[in-house]
Amino acid sequence: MENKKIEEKWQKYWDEHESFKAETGSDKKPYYILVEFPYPSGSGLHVGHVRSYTAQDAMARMMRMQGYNVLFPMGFDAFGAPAEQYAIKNHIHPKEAIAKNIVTFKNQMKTLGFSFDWNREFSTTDPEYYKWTQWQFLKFYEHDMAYKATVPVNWCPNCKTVLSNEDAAGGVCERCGTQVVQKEKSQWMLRMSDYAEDLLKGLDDTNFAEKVKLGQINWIGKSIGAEIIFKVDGCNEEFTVFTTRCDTLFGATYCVLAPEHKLVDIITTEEHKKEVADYKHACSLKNDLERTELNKDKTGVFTGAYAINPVNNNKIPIYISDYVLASYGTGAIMAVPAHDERDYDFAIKFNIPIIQVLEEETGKKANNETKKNSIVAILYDEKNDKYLTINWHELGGRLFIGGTIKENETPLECAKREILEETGYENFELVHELSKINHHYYAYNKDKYFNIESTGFLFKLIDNEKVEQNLDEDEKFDIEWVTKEVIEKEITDELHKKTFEYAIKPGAMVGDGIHINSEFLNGLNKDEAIAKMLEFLEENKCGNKQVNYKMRDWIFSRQRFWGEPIPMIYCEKCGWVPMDEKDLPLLLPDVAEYEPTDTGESPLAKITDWVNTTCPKCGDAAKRETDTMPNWAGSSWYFLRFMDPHNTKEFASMDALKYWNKVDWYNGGMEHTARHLLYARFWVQFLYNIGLVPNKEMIWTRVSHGMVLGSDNQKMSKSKGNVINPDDIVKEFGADTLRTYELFMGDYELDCPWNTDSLKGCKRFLDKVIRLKDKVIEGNEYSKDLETIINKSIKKVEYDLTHMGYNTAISTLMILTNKYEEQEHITREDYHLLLTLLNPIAPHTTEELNEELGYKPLCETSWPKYDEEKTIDKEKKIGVQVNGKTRAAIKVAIDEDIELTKEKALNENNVKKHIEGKEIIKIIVLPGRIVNIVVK
RNA sequence: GCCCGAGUGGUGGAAUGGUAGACGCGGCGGACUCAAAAUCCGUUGGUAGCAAUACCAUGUCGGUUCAAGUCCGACCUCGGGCACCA
Repeated sequence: MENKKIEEKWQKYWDEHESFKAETGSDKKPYYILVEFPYPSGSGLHVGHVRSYTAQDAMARMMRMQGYNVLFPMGFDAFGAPAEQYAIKNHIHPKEAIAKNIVTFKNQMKTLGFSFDWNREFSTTDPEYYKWTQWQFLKFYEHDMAYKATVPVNWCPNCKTVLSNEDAAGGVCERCGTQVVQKEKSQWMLRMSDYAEDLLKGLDDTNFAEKVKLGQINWIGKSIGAEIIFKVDGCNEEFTVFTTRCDTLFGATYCVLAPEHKLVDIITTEEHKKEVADYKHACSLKNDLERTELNKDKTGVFTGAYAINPVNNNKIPIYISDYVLASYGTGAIMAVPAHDERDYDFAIKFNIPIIQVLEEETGKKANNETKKNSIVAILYDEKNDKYLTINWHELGGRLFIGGTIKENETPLECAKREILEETGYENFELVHELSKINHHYYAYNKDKYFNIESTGFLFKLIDNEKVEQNLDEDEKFDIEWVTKEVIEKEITDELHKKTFEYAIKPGAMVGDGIHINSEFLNGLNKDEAIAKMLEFLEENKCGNKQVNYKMRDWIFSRQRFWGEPIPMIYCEKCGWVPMDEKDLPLLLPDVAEYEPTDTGESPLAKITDWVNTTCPKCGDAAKRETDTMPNWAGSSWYFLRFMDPHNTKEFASMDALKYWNKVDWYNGGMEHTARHLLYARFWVQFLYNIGLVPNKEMIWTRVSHGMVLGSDNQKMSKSKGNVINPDDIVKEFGADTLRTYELFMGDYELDCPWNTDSLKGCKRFLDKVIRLKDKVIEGNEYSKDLETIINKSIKKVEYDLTHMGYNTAISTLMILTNKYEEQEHITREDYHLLLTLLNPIAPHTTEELNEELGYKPLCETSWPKYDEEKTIDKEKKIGVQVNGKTRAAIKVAIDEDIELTKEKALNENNVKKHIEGKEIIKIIVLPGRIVNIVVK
């Protein structure tokens, strides 16, 4: 068969017969399958697009045959930076470049036979479409969901342009490599953070894959905690901090304000003014990346002011540091170095006291415990990189030096005394005192349960001078210097193990434990203490429970040309005035220059004819907003437009929206499951709240696919030279071969490398299917011998095509084909069945063969039904195990008597061999599945 | 650092807790051919053995179970996302 001719023939047929047209309002059950629309770049369709489009296409084709009214649309997401860059370089209007690319994309999609309903196609750059994007922006504005705010942006001083975070990756301008700085700019914002809780709750009304839900949850970043008010000592000021660990308030030893915090200049004392000003200035020069990635080392300065800890009235110093972000929480924190890593680092660097208020708990709690205080001392010999241990042999294994604190003795004195007594070493110095641990244990020699508060110490050996050990008779142990590895292997006591962990990696204890040094919280664990502290704060009016979200408002302005113009007008007299709805769309002007201006404004700012207008409110001269919308805007509601794409009165009618109800199945890349999906859900929820869409969530299932990698297992890229062009493959092997291979290559949800050899195997498979036609004889029923495998295959393919098991659907069809091949003859109906099942995957070849057979086109026939009874094998080979090891296989009939199966199993020679001379304890028989004989 | 995901033959990958390696690629041997391509037949996890078969084998180490690639715990490696979010 000649691929090209057949492919074109059927593509033409589908086009002319509008075979895939979705009918809004049809009586058939609607089903909406959506695959992310592409950005029509100059390089054409990627084999990755082909994989996901083919997968959804197969599903759509099958479901149509099953009688669904399937909406499977396609369009183009064509605003954005690449087209603009291309325009700047070549002085072509992006509109023209995009139009050309769309033609290429569409042709490519057609040659692959995707069953999109092309009647519904649009591009986000069509004025008929972006008119409604602008209209929706006006709705946001009308409902006070859009506002102007001054926010810092990435600024390249060389290019004089604002950069997106992506373009400023690594802190340098992507284009010229200049250091990016932060600059304040007035931007349009959408109040997305108001929707944080609804976006979180809404997930319950979706069927998103679990990992997708998690991505959304993480992005929203809800944290429950408390706000606590700190008064500033000696003046009337106060500030509020946010914390998730109000239980550690007794351990707060300082506070930090973000450098941008309003109070900083007010509370800074005279002698610290210069230092603080200098620090603030230095921070303003840093961009986000320097403040985070490049600069984990803590910096900061003291303001000279003190805050009052509301729980104990302690005076604690107030610092400013850029590790506290102005944009999260209240822009101020209480610092608890003992129980927060960042605070710990800062406290160590600035020599601020560390107060432990939580003890980690080890061992098992028991009743009737006797309390005592003790120490664990670790002595380290730097020269030999070894630690001093005591080997109690069978009496207690290997431990460090330990002991009980005597009356009138500090823990440190106790530790020093124990080292001297037990080992004789006398010259050593303290390195660290470690966090206290609350340990439970049972002492066999005393038959008593103990609960001890253990203080750990790390000492460094100075020299080997020793005195005579002062030992009791019954103390039988050896003193041994050992390496870290030996300790990790041989010290099993929980307390000593934990102490060693603290010793080699000092830091904050951030886990749960038992509160100490915390008055009314002492003895409580973390959750209990949080609850109790919240009570205290509220009673004393110095704090309350508070929820915070990482998600911020959406910065909606771009200083770009190629985007939807924001339909707002600035009037000196009236301020920001929205455009009149009837004047939409506000078209992008035709110009020849797309370079941003020197001031970082959009290129639109230079087009005075366009910018200058009149105020819709007072009629005076006014200016248009020259910023445009982000790329995310158009893609936040395109799936709604597909439901009613030609509506000129509304973005989509409520009737159409209600008919289709939701996107039933939405497939896209993992990279879009966080942001795009969140923006789209936010947009929809807003439309729902103002009564314009029927559901709060308009997307039911969201799934994602893996990437198609180059044959070198690397992401395909021109520079790596590993790019596969789908056109070449179609030309050489045919569209159906490419389609089959892309689905067969591997697990659809995982990345998979390209392999042209494997592709050839798929061609072989299709050729085999074609050759089968020579075996066809008359017959309107399935061959008797093939009934079971046919029914099984229908069931399996049907399941797999709706559960992303595309590769196993194809392997099922390969097995069926191989089975057919073994036959002398197959009936016309056998063959028709195979062609029907294969049709969603390889539509051209199967349509052609089907036509030769004399049937009406497959796209107009219905999906075969299977008979559950006939999917079950009458006879099956099952394994026989002895003690879980497979020793033989037997054939069993369906519904065979268990006793008979047992007998057969026991009669197998190899089974006999393995049970010979042994006692049979039991025989497990799962009919039709397994026999396991347990012997002793 | 945190959150996901993944580790199975030479290779892409299959396996509702039940004969691990389906299906495909590649390899090897053979048929057809003057030859090649295409096609067909056989074989193909490792070790030992003529064979029957035995042992080993799903990243590592433990555990649960009659039975673990699959469930639980600890860890290692790779990929992705987030990253001073208090």
